[in-house]
Amino acid sequence: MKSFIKIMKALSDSNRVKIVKLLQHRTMCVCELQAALHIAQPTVSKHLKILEDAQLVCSKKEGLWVNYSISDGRASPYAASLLGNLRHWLDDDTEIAQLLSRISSYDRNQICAKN
Amino acid sequence: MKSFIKIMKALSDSNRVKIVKLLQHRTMCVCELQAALHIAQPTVSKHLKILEDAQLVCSKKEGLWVNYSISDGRASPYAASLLGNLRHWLDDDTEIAQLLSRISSYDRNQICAKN
DNA sequence: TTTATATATTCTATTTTGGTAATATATTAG
DNA sequence: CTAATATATTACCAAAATAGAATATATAAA
Repeated sequence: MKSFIKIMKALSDSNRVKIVKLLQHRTMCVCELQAALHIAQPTVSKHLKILEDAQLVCSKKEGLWVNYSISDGRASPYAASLLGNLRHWLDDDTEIAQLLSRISSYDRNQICAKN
Repeated sequence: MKSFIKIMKALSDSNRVKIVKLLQHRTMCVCELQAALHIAQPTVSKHLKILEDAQLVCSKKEGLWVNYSISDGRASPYAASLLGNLRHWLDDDTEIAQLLSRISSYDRNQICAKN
């Protein structure tokens, strides 16, 4: 029950759902997600921690960046099922559609200080 | 997005998940759910309102009682899908299994003042 | 080593949530 | 009508969640 509730809570916040939908299109780093969502960097990190604790997302440090991606659902059948549904759910939502249409503009090379 | 979040929030509380699992076995009234969950009557009513607002549950007043049941998923594909999954999800959870095994003892005729 | 930078953590303010007691409402019985 | 009763609503509190500013950490570059 606890892991189920953790997953449902993780997907009960619109910013976290947006993060999942974005990551289902490609791996992204914190600053890219921050640019997409227009929220403060620590807020993004906190949301990512909640999603990672729920096994919906996983991270891999690469140099100065941390790349976040959707977890393969092997850890939890609940996570796997919901992630599967979210691959198409909400695609017709105005906000989501706009976010996804602009995904190529959330580019670490344009956003972050270096490069 | 709003209706999706509402459904996820509704299923982010263990007492509400228990209510759903119980109602998937049979229609129940407030006092029966109260007996099953060991929480105060207004708390049960509040949880039921949240579930009903999310279109996961529906109610029908019959005399002094209000009978709650699982909604046919026609109103929301998100609700329909999650309710479908919950028909088998969590069946091996200790608490849920115990609740369901005792479902016949949550009987309004034994619990409520009259009859 | 020193500086710059991407991310995480801590601290704090605000809002939301889950719970109950007290009360209101609605229906039935007498 | 009045009394009893199942449920809903209100008022309130404590705990949890969300957000961001300030700060710490870790890695890369010079």
